Amino acid sequence: MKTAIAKLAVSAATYHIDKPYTYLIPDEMSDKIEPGMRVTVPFGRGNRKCEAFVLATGEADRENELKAIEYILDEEPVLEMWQLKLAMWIGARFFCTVYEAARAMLPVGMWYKDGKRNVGDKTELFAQLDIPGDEALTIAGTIKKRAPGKAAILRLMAEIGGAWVSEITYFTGVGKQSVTRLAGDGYIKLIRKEVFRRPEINASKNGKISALNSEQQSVLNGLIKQYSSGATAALLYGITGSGKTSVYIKLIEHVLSSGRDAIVLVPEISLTPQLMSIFAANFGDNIAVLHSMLGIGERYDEWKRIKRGDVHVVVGTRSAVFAPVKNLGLIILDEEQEATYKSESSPRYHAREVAKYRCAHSGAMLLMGSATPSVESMYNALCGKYTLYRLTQRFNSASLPEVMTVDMKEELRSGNGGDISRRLAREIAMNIQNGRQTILFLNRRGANSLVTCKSCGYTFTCDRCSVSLTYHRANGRMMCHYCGYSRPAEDTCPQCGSTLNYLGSGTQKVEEELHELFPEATVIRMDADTVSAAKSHEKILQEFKNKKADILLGTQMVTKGLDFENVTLVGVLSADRSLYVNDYRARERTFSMITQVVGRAGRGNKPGRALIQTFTPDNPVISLAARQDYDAFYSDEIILRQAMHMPPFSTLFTVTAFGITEADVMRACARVKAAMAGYLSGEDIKILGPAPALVTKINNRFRYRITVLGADTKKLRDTISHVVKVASRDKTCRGVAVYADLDPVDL
DNA sequence: AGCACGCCGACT
DNA sequence: GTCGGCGTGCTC
Repeated sequence: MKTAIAKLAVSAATYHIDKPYTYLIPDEMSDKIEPGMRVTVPFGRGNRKCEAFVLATGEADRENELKAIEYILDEEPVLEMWQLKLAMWIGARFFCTVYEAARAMLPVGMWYKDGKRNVGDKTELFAQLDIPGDEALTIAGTIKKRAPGKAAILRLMAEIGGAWVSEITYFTGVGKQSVTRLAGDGYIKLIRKEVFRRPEINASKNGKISALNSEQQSVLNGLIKQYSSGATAALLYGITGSGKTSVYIKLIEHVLSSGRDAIVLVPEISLTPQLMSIFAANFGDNIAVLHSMLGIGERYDEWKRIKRGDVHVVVGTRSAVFAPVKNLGLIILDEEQEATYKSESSPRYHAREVAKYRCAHSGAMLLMGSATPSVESMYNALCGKYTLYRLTQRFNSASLPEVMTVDMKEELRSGNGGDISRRLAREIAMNIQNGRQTILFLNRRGANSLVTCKSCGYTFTCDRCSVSLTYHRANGRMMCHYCGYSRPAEDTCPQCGSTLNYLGSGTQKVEEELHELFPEATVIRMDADTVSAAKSHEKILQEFKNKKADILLGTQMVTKGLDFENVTLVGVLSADRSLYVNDYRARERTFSMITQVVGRAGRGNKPGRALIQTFTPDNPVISLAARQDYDAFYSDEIILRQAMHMPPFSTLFTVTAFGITEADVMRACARVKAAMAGYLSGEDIKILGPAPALVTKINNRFRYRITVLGADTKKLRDTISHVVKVASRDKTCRGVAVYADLDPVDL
């Protein structure tokens, strides 16, 4: 006797017990249930009710005592076959459960459908004429005197046939009850129809892309040729202001004309309002947007429009890589080096990796674009894994800004202990006098944990890892976050003997300094504090654009996509602060940040200037960023990476343990390391740590971490997965949770 | 992680 | 005697 069974990805299954669970399909469900639907099932000893995705259905010999599926939650599959397969791939690659991965592919709105927080489909009344149009006009004539309102509605309906009730009342000025009465008369009928909530995008008026310059055109020709010849990946390296967006738009137009769909991924939608409006101007209603600033209902509706095939271009942040377009032809990953493409909570996927997977499986093209490509992507391009395209000319032949560096050690020696050098102050004053605007970028990455000598620029580094040590107030020591090396903190600089500086400055402090220096000038501050309060990011920028202020002072937010004609001066404060954090990507990130912010100056026809303030002007990363010399930066960096066995010459995995008791957490890490070393003895693999994670204590829980560097083999991934599973069963480290990650952004 | 089962001490 | 402490093991 055969019975119908289903393989499920169950929500209650944690990582270490995750696998497809087999459940019985009750007879009455057997013709309804399909892979990709969600169901509820009893799970565990207590048979607690939980959700699950149907991965597959089938038949089996009467299995011994299987539990049965309780309810089916969907009328039709919410995930397609390729998405279920992708979920399994993500589970294996990014160390999470299949359920977690599958869940990430659906808009949040899907999860509250039959709870109190019902999102569901938004419906409204739609009115349709139920009699011939000319008859309606006749009736309108006869009732005109008695019921002018009803007559007006009939005339409108005769003209257009059908309309939303809300539209009818709006255009005729007649109350809703007249519409219902007409329905009662039998002249019109009312239908409950689904409406779509659409997020607003302001299409920019001059955003329509017309002609490309010759360089852009030849890049486009190459991309089109590559697109036509089949699936592959390409890297578009175009300096700031070279017009990558124009190339994207033209390429998407080509993809659409070939009958396929495109997904455009951007690092953060709020940082790229200008890009968004250009897309809206070029594709109008044919785009859907997916990002975190949308309401739940909006997100859900955009997702449905995509799923139905109503739109063929999707623009969105990280999770938009899962957008269920019908016939994928192209994924564009703009600013591909950005850390926001990596998810920092489970499922810890990288949008670039998922995009690669999707493209490879649907014969689509992956185009990564950047002014400062990540070292691993450029490496892949130079090895021939991606085709490399370059845009070297600034649009409208605008010249790159003239860049100067100011040595802040000198500044300090000559008595200026502030954050604004006298040179920068002079430049700002001149700019204000000329009615021009200034952007000041305060680099806050790395914050205050870095120990530097203000007079000689000395920083403490780890001899074994060549990364900087960070100061830990908890134990008064400086520690390396890769290998765990530590030494006591010192008061004086070992190089020059002067007092060490353990603190940095914030935007508020700089703002005060600016007010003292330029009492007349208006300053707009843009950081997490000012943006989250009442004023949105966009509003602040709009104010600045309308020349309501002389100076825009901000953090990371000011580095992206701003395009203001009147900005002719950019100042980078504390350029090196992000350089000496203990992360192998610190140099790359600092270079990218400085290059981008410097590119903000002189975007119009007025020439721009940029001034970089640094304590270590001789650091090649600073001087190369000042020269905007990516190629030189890359060739330096790739040598370093190779010497340190860092990516792309190896793959970096981490295993993190966290819990209340520090000793238990450290013990768990030590056991993980020992187990791993046992399994992998003889392999060419480096296991570092245990070392404190970047943010060592969150919510009173200590976090320690093992770092593994090696070739990305199945054996290594399986071993990591295995040790994580074993560790979470370990009775000697109760209260300690363990998870693994692939190349996390913040160590 | 969450839940039941079971084997110990404290208490009506 | 029995109520409840948490240590142990399993999850279709």
